[in-house]
Amino acid sequence: MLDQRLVRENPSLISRELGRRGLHVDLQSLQLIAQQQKDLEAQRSKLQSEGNQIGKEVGSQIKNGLDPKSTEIKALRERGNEIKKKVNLLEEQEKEVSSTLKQQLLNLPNLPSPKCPEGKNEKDNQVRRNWGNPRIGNDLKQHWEIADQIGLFDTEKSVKIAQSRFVTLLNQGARLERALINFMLDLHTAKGYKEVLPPVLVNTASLTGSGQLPKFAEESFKCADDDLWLTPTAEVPVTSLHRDEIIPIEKLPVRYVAYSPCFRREAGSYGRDTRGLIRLHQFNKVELYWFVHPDTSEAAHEQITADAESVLQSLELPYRVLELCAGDLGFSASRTYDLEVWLPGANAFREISSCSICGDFQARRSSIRTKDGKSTRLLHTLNGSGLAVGRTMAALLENGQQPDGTVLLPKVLEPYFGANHLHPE
RNA sequence: GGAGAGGUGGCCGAGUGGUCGAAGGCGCAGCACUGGAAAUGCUGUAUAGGGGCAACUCUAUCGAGGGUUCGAAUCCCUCCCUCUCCGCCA
Repeated sequence: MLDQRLVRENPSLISRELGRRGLHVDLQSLQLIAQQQKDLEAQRSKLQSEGNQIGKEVGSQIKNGLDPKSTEIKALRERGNEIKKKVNLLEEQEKEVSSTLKQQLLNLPNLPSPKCPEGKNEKDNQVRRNWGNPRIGNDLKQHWEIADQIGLFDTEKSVKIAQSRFVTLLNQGARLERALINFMLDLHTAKGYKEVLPPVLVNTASLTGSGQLPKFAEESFKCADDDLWLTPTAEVPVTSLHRDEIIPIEKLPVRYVAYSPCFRREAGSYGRDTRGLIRLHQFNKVELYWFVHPDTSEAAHEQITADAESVLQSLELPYRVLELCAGDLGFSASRTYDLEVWLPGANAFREISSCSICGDFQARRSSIRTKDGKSTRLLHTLNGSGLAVGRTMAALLENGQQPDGTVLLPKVLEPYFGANHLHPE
């Protein structure tokens, strides 16, 4: 959420910065509402102050032995009633104005960082660096073809159990998924991340706090009879881990690594990536999340990205780092690095991690602050996938495929998986 | 699902209509004492919004919302949540 004060005092800045996202909003009317809200509040509190005085006066007069039925006190009471009526009226108006304001603010995305490059869409994203040597060849298979041969998962059975866009992992596939989750968690906890296994059903407040609601309700699965949703990413519960809290400055940065299944409706992506492990309604992800002091968030962004990259490096998977342009940023992000892994079968890079700095955007929505000496201020939050597990498996299959139908696995997985390759059953 | 108890500051806990943002304690910070520390003593210690250069000041907040009243943590109504016991259950 954006700062109301900024809306009042510098709407043209907001206008300009949201424009970089390709969003054109009428900031003038919003500013008017914000100003109105402030004015109403000032008026109301002045009246309330007067009313409080009268209340005190009556109290002390009665204490001093004045008859409660005396004309003096009657007059004060009448005055008090008058004020109350006015206050009620103002409160009504104020409530309306501030709920409109809040509604509008909750629907506005974060401002892009000054460092975020200009651009309209994904075509304008910039490659920052490459790692590893992409494997290229004509006879390389796509991951679902390899998986089929080996018998790693069954999509038809998943339709019977649930719907399309679900996967049921079997045998070596199930074991590999489990191995990857454990490997990633171990890698990050060894760096000092605190491990979290959060609830995957989250309430409306949590989804609002991290930015998924109110705008993206149609992207999440909702429980019919409860105020609960299936979490689209562990970022949601982890943000709310500290909602309405003040984290002492000496405890920062607080770094979490959270494994969770993730659920997304993928509304509007019919026909895209219908095969394999790339786009599913349910997938596993290991998420990195930092709560940091505002002054250190930029360095933290580089570090969280490096930590996500370290997974790909350990798994010997070639990738590139993309910086998203302003027009392609997610709702809560002010700056984002995407990691794209090389898929030799698809002959393309695919997103496998997204590392974003959200500034105080989520912290304001979730009211997460730090105490810096005497003053409390909003802290900054960052998140990054470390990594999306299903896509990691797809990358391992395509990159490790051998002519004989087996798949070689990276050395680091052997202790977790119990073998250095996959083989047809 | 049935029965009961309860939601007060960072924590514990008092407070049933009047100057209560809230006693007391714990914790924390500063000062004093000390060679240093412990103990002790004193002082301070919520958040948000508005006004002021500042000292400071106004408003709101005792789970949430509404009501009664000149005045509500305290009385009334509605809702939410937590805990305990029983039942069911991985």
